[in-house]
Amino acid sequence: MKTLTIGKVARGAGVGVETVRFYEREGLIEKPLRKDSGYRQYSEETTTRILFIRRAKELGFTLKEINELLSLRLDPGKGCGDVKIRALEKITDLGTRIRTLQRMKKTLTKLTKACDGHASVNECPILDALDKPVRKQ
Amino acid sequence: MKTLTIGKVARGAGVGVETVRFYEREGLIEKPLRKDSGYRQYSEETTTRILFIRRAKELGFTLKEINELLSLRLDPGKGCGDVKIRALEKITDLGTRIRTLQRMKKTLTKLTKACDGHASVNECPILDALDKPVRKQ
DNA sequence: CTTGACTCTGTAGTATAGTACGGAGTTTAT
DNA sequence: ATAAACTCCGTACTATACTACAGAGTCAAG
Repeated sequence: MKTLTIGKVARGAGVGVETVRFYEREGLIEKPLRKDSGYRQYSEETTTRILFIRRAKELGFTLKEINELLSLRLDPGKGCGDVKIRALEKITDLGTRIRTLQRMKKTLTKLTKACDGHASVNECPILDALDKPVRKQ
Repeated sequence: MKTLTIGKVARGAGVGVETVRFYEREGLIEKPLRKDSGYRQYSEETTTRILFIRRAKELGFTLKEINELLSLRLDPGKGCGDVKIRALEKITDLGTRIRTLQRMKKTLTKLTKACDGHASVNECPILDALDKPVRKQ
């Protein structure tokens, strides 16, 4: 079976070599076999694993959460209920974050509408609003 | 004029003493006068300033951006056009972040709907999707 | 056989926004 | 006067996710 150097794995997964080593330190990928020289020897699987990590990151999971997701896979007798639970929790989390950002955006939009951009900074409605409590929506 | 100790300012603004010192180091609040003992002496203004910072943070500005916002105030002859520009940029930024999170949420929602939560982890649609490229929406 | 590209380790730095701590000195209330 | 509470400084640590670097060794192509 052909083995890959760390550089090839990194290129294959579209990350830097340092990132691969970082993922190893963090326990996200297995510690690979080594050649006599100490060079890491990877299988193609490692590239797949790193791509998994990147995709999970794109869905909003943190590395810690991804690590847990990967652990769940280790017991093949297990059902994927836990995976679904984590996905649902992440959906809730994303919803919360979206609403927070939407609230910010709404407030800021209102403030910019009140500001013609020509007043002195002394009476800028945006800066003024920051000097007083932000109205709760 | 009555002066405040760092603890009073911190309590007044609802932050920790360490945060006040941190803001000073970061240049977000002025270096205060000192008593002979070295104790910092603040005016009420500092509390107001810290509340400004917290509110701006609630609107999504980073400390760096808040620092810039505060600098804009320094020149009273200046108009608030720059403030408005920064607010509009932040609105755009918030919009981008909201859309990113919404895309994540949508994908994850689709995946959880495909998952009954009872299959083996080997054939979990969620984990499977992470092993293959995520479909672009 | 040489040269350039690659890899090794360990440590440190980046950005963001604080939080904690030790050991000393100061202030305030009783 | 004494104890509790507060403040000082500098450094280090938290979390997240990398990124960079030095100095040494290794590998592959020509």
